[in-house]
Amino acid sequence: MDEITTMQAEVLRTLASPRRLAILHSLAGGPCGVGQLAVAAGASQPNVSQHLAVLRAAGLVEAERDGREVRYRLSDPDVMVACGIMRTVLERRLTRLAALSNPTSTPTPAPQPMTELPA
Amino acid sequence: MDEITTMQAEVLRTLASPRRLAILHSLAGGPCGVGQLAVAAGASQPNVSQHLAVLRAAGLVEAERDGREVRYRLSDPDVMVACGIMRTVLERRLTRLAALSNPTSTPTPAPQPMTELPA
DNA sequence: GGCACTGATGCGCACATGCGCATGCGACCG
DNA sequence: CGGTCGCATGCGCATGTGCGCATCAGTGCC
Repeated sequence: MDEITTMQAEVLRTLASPRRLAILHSLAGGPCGVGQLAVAAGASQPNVSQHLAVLRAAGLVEAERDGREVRYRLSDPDVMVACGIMRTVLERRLTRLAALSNPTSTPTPAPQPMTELPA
Repeated sequence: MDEITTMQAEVLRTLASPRRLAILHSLAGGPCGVGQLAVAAGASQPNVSQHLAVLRAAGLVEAERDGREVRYRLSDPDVMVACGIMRTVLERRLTRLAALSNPTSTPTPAPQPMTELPA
């Protein structure tokens, strides 16, 4: 059982929440304050704040005061790349299931698996 | 809150376990029986069996009887690609932390971020 | 058929997690 | 300096999870 494996599990556990994924997805569109994130995620402000604390503890986001707001931003976009790959896998799985239940409609809808990752 | 986001969170939650990651890592080296996986993961057989059930429920592995053994295999290698990216991110983070605490030793050890994903 | 082996399942406990809710803390404004 | 806004924190509850342990189920061998 590797040391990195433990860290990886911790990061994955941090990511394993629809709310946190939504927050990160919003954050992928640029830095943002807590209130807007709460609106975008459809959750209460304290809830989002707690999730952000968790994400921050895991090193996935970073915070910085800007006036009376606190602007959060992704600390490592490559994590979102990995999430994108998983998303692609899931979409492919859904497509395959749909094709199994209804073979006439979607033969090969060209998934476009986003091959490159940024520097 | 997307539908895929929920599925993604579920998959991530399934991955968010050092034991399961170790099992998947072993499985990445080829199909395997439960006993060997248990030895490789350093866990008991019932424990590994339960984890395999969880992984199977999440669609990450598939099982097939072969004689009196049950051979498990990865059902989608791309998931491991995503895990590899996260691993790379974590290694880079560790490297950066090490460089911060001891700048003389590891300047730029060429991380090799595995840019392509298989078809 | 009996037996050994491989894997799966049920059970119970300790523990962590997510959420709502109320509240505390810091920063701008008038 | 009081008010208000933006965010963080503490608390309590319900829920989920991982693990060990014992046990059950399927398969092949003699």
